Amino acid sequence: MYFEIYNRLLLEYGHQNWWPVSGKADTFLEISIGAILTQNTNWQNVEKALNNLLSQSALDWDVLYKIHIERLQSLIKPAGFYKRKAKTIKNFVKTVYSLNKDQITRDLLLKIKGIGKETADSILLYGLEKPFFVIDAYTIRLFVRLGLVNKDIKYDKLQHVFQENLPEDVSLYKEYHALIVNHCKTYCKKRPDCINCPLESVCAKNGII
DNA sequence: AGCCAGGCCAAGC
DNA sequence: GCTTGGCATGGC
Repeated sequence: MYFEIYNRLLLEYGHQNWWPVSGKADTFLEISIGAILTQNTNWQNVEKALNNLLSQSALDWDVLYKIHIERLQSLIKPAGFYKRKAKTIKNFVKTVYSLNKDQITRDLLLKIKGIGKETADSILLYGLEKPFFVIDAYTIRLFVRLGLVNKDIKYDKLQHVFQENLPEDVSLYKEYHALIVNHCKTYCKKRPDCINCPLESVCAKNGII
């Protein structure tokens, strides 16, 4: 069922080619900073913040390592929660700066204050090409409505369900998460538009009526 | 003009 | 352990 849903979404929306990056900065850094900035935040606002950093040549390990926290705050302000996120970015850069990529584990990322499971897994999957399935609010909403999981399911449990029911494939994990986000923005919104939904025939419509 | 967006943490039961 | 409140901007 999990693979079938993937196939249906892929047929409907095509390849998403995530994670979006500018190509003007270190890709791993840009993905990581984007993952922090997008916590509970619209991607459009994240792009403004990333563009501020890029235009000041601040999307850079050395610059971020040395930048004053007040300046970092002002550059990322459009992304919201900017004081907290500025601290998180500083924590992240200080911790990861001098490490080789193969030293960056999930446990290491989760010890960084301000980085939780979704952010860690996004960095691991999209930034480091490691097979960690990303769970977010969209994923839970969609799969609860489909009737496949309980609404109080825990992050690690749901991640395990996905990883047990899919081949371990980084490209598949990347694409599937991106498709879920697209689908939840298009049809399975907070107030869902079920008309013409490509998953209608396999949906239990839990919580809709 | 309110509601929402690709969470996380600290505090209080 | 689980629930709740705070964090903040900008688009629709």
